[in-house]
Amino acid sequence: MAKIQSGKNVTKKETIIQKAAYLFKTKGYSATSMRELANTLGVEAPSLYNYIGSKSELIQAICSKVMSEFTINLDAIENNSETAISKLEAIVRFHIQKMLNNFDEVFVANHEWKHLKEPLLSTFLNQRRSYEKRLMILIENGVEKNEVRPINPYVAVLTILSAVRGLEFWYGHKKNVTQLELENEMVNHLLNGIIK
Amino acid sequence: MAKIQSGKNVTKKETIIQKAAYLFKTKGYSATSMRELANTLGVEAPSLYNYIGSKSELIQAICSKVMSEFTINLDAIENNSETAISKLEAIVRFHIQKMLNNFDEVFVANHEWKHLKEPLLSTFLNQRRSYEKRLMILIENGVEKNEVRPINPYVAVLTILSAVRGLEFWYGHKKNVTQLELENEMVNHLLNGIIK
DNA sequence: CCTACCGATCGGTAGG
DNA sequence: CCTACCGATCGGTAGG
Repeated sequence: MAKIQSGKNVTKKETIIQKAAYLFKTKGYSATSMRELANTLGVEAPSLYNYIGSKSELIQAICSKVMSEFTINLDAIENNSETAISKLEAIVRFHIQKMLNNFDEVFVANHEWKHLKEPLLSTFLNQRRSYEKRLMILIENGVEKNEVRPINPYVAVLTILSAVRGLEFWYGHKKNVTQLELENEMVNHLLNGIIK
Repeated sequence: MAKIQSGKNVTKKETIIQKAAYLFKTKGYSATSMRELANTLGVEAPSLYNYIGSKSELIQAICSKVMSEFTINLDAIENNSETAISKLEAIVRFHIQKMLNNFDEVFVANHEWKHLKEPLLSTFLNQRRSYEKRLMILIENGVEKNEVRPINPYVAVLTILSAVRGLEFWYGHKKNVTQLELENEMVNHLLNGIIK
């Protein structure tokens, strides 16, 4: 009779979610079976249902956790930083750090959200749209205060978020660049461009 | 007895692949069943197998088509453009155009390649790495010729490709910006930055 | 192009 | 935490 291992301060449910994030990232949500998840944890599939309600609940937990972490960070940055550029820089750095430190979960939230069931799918998309909207306002403020060139705020937000998200290709790469250098390079590129 | 509709110059197999690209984009490869694909085309599932060999063949066709189109374009740009910056600009514009004009296929190649079977998975990943490598060399040349600030070529390639790929969020959006304006904004952002 | 059907696998439940 | 098992659905084949 095997048992699900879980460290201190981590419930078995959280352990299951963690493993699920890894598998969803690697194989995709639909291609990951509950049997495979169970075997990875060293138990039989039905045993999982003592801790969780359904497969769908797993991706739901992952997506809403990631979303709330980004939102909470944005709350803090909006209040603490001074210039629009310094706020943008702080946001880019947070995205990079989150991407590298919580890779599986962020990846799954980015790629597999479409498998959320209503009404959670709508909630997720609304939160994401609201997050983008707040970034747009931040850029608009920068333009007004003459810190930022007169650009289309939506295109700029899209460009920045997408570039940062692209670190999923970086992850696992041979690193002749430290995380700090990576942050600096990317912040620099997105804010200053590359033309000499 | 229904029939698969296909226009002139388009085989039924191509029609099937097109619809498959739409469904794979919308629901993901694993969550798309051959029955659903068949019904979308107005036939029963077994009828598809008169034109294709397997479900796997569909995603294979999509991914390899997209990959070869990008490679062919890069061949042309490497030979025709002059400065490193003008080459980069042409590449960014091509990516944007491809993304907007062949959205389903490009999206699927970007998101669902992991469901390719070996040895095609390896082939795909090798081609992608080779494409990135060529872009890195292009940037390195730009640095040498003093056109481009001394940046890490890989981070720059990652930033540019990821930003452009993020147009998948743009697609279908209400467009108070034309495609040309979008191209110009994004090229400008990625090459010149946003700081005034 | 269809009907009929295959073995495999899915998410999940019953009951202990 | 397990065994035993459910109905549903999967990709694909046989045969016409």
